[in-house]
Amino acid sequence: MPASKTSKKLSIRDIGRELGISITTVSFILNGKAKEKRISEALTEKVLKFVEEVNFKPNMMAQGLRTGKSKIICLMVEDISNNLLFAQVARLIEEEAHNKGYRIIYCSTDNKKEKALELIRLFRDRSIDGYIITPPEGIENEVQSLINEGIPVVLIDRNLPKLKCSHVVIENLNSTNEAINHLIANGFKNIAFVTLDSEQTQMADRLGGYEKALSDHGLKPYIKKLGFHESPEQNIREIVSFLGENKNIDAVFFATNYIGVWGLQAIKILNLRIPDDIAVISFDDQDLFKFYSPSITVVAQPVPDISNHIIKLMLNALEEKDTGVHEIVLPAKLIVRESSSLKNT
Amino acid sequence: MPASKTSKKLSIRDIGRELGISITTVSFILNGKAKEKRISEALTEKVLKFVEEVNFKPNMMAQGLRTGKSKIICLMVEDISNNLLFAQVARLIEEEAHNKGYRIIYCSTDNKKEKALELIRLFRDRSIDGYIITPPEGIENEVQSLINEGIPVVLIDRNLPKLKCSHVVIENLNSTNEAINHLIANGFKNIAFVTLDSEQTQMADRLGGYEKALSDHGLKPYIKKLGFHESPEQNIREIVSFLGENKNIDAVFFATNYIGVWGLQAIKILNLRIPDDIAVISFDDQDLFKFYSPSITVVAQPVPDISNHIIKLMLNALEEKDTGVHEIVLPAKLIVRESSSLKNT
DNA sequence: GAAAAATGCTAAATCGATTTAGCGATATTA
DNA sequence: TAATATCGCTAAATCGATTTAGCATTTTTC
Repeated sequence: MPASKTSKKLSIRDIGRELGISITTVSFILNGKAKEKRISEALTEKVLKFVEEVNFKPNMMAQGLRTGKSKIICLMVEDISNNLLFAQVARLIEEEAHNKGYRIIYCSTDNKKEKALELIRLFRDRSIDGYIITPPEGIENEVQSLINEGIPVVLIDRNLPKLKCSHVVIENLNSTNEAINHLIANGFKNIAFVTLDSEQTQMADRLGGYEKALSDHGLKPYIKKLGFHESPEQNIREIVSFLGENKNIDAVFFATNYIGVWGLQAIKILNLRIPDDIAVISFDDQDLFKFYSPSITVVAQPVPDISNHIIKLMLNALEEKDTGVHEIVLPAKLIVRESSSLKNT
Repeated sequence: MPASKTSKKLSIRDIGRELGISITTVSFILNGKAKEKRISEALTEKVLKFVEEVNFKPNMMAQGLRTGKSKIICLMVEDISNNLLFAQVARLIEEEAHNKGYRIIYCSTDNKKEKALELIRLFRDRSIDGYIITPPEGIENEVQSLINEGIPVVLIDRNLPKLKCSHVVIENLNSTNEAINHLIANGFKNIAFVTLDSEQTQMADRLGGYEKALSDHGLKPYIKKLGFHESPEQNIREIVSFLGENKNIDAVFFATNYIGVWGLQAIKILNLRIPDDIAVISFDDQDLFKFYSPSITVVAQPVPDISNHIIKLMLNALEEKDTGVHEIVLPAKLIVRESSSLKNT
């Protein structure tokens, strides 16, 4: 096929002129209102055929100006590059959005309240039809004001409990609980939990699952909280000293994938063998955990399922098929690998 | 701060009415044309102050309709989730784009010609100001027609040599050549090259760098080409049989990061020790290679540098500061790790 | 056969900005 | 002092769609 001619862009007006009809009629037909507006079938078909022939595409700016809708969804994540989870979600929601005529812009908050507020302010009043957000703590008011304006918001990965807002999260408490119970069942007794210094729901729930398992079995907790905004090097050092100071720890749960990566480095530095010296489980699956020696047991999130729910909630809200508040909680899956195998006692 | 009042959105007309001046004046001032249009300083300041006070933001749809510019850049990559490289680029170009008032939509081609054409057709005539593309083979005509329409295009990761089009790539030939020479210098003699069945420039150049090194040293090439659209499992099987059938191979270069991951699995399946039985180098760095046992030598791309060039080229073209064709070729870096250490002869 | 209803279509207002052409008042020039 | 230039600002057209209100015809109703 040759490169298309650099003809001027067609407008609905051109279509009308060519066919000798009004732009109103063309508009009605293109918007599927032919029946409703009693346009004859003959004309309807003629117009559709012509539009197809000349490959006319309505100008989105004009449509947007008139209707107030941009057909743009904002995907606001912690960091699209830092956590494969978010890139995967981005990939999976993309196609469905395009199918429905929506485009997706992305931005990264770095999990910072200020950055998130800045971004919401940057985009609000700029005709974004809907927001998919991994909310940092403290942006409740801004999110609420989006909701107040009738703009669909879907929170993902974590929730803002003070708000009545649709969200898609996983069973953080249960899945972590299951993972810790698996360690306990395998004979580990001094189980540490390395997490972030964060009150976000997903982190709080994971900690809750850990604490429940320990108290159910009368075990002593070892909890280490890291700073999200510290450098990886600093956090690795923190894990090294934590594990170094608590030499009786025989298993450790890392509450996110990147903490898991830091943790593995710390364990390497300490020259500990997995699982003989220390058993390991991490949240979130990724290649590194699959192929590490030994392979690492993980709590894996059902990414395709999560993504489907996200985009379905968003599209239903945008098309006003279902604007209700939905709280989707999906199960996560413990994938047992070598790093948590039965302890020799 | 309380949630903002759900007041109606302000328009330039409201500003004019409030201040008792025409919308023309407001528009001139907001567009920085106050001087040029001889608006008095007093009025200019008054307007700017008021606009700031009421937090007025012009309607992008209206602006877009009038100016024909959407302030949207399309980032079209192979797969935003499959290759961390692309997610990292996405992250790094995002901020700079926002600073200049641009938003970024993304889409994934799966490296398929048809998908890419479909996406370009989906977005063209939909007011996208510029395209950043990792082009699959065979979309030359479509890209050319974008260029013909004066829409800025920056190709990344690979080039379309038939086109005069700005691009940002790395020194694939030299860097691969250096990596192979490193293997040769370390005593490896039967060096295999596992790549894709693809004519794309980056893959061709990597192969070229391999072939040059081998012919420079009079060594015999062992080349295996995999199908990009085969399943990982199938490709792993392919590598297993390839290495199995050529038992004299003592080193292998994997031409992309995901091939590297497949390759490591194949080597595990074959129960070969790295580097004693087989030395390994992969293109592209990532956690898995850093922390693998043994750690994997890689050719690392300078991602921040790449991203800076991409967004700078794009913004300069969009702002018509520099609409010329620029061919940026950046050096990649060989990071020597355990997997390619000196062969004991 | 006249009034009412249905049919098939359109004129014109509107969304909110940008931009061209130009108006009245004052200042400068000759 | 009359012609011209400058100053400071504005009216109105325009971008390309959607949508309300309504206009001729034709058909139905009684």
